[in-house]
Amino acid sequence: MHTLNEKQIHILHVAEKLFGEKGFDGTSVRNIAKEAGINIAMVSYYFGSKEKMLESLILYRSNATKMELDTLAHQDLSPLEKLDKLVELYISRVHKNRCLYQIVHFELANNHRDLDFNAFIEVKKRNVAMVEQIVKQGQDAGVFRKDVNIALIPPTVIGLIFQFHTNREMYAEMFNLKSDAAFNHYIKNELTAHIKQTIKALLTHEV
Amino acid sequence: MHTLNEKQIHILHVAEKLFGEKGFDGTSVRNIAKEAGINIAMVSYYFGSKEKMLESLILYRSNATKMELDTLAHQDLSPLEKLDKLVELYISRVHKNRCLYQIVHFELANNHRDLDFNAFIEVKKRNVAMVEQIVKQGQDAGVFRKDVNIALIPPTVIGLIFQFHTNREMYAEMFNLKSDAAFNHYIKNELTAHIKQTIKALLTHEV
DNA sequence: GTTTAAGTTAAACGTTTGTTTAATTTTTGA
DNA sequence: TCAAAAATTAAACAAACGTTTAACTTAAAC
Repeated sequence: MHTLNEKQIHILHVAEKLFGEKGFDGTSVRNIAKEAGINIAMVSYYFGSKEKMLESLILYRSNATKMELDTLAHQDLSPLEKLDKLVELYISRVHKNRCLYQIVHFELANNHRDLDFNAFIEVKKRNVAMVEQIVKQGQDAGVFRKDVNIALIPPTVIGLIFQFHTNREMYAEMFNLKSDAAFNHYIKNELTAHIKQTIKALLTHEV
Repeated sequence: MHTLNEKQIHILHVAEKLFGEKGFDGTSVRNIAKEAGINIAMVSYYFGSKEKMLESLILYRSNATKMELDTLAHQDLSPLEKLDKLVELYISRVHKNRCLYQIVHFELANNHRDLDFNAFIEVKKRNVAMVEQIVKQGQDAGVFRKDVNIALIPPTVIGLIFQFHTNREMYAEMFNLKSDAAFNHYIKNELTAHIKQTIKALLTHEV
């Protein structure tokens, strides 16, 4: 995909929101056009088709996340500090891009459409590689245990964040989080703390 | 919903498979009818509508899971043994019902359709209540730590299992799991062990 | 200022969607 | 055995789908 102009990005943002809310099949080109204030023909004109528009969206978001990961990778921190930072990055990324994740995870699970997810999967792999590098650093330094399945740490973290967002209504009730602010506050504090605690316990067996 | 006859259950099984594969909006009543070998009018005749059919499916599966949980609850085991058994139950349930979970989680995240998820949410709440009871038992016995957010343990477990299934293709490549058998074997051993290890580390800080 | 390209539009295209109808067959109960 | 109920069918319904067309307007280039 070539570089996107402002109007294309605006359309992608609208599409992302609607896809996340109602799914790819549940969102019509007319929905997107109306919400974005454009003519329905513009989708085909700019992106070729509805499916190719989704591919453009995946590429657009994946590139942004890849850059965020790279900046973190070059920071000078201890292994545990770096893992904590990574957890915070995961949480903010899932929160910011939860619409896209919702779409992609759904489409990934049902690979019946032949969409190009490579950009997204590359980011996931970079995630895993980065955690592996950090943990091995900690193991070499003698602060981390060695009998841990490192590759399963990222999905442990991301999985929980996802469960929390997916079952938002239930947890909002359970923890008495009535407003958006209260919900986000819980994520930023309790949920983040729990994840960091879990990782630390798994890797060090001490708090 | 009244009791279901054999034909209704057959239709639900077909619908579950297709919904899980292609999503609710991605599956047409004609798809279901063809795959189930029935006339399209039978869906409306038996269930009222496509949406009500999904509600019947949710109720049908939720009741089965509820019963499984109840049998486990009454077994005489130590707190840690019970948690291990619960992890195994989660893993088998998600594996067996992954199509339904796929549908429900997607529809839960996008509450734009007014579906009745109560049966499903009740099971989730029972999950949490059960874990809370077990952990408190262990805390009273002095084997479990007390500074743990118990309610976040079930979504930690279920979230990971889900991530693993959703990103199946990536993990199959990463762990070199070419066949279905190899993939299932990895879940039954490595993944299960990792989850048990994580929970034990979080609650006891020793292995 | 004129020509070429890019952007934008309303309308129409053929399919497919979920649901309903009315006719017909099968099963049930007395 | 026969009438009532349940099950099943093909056909039709209006509505919505993604995409394309051809006419039109705006912007860019020389």
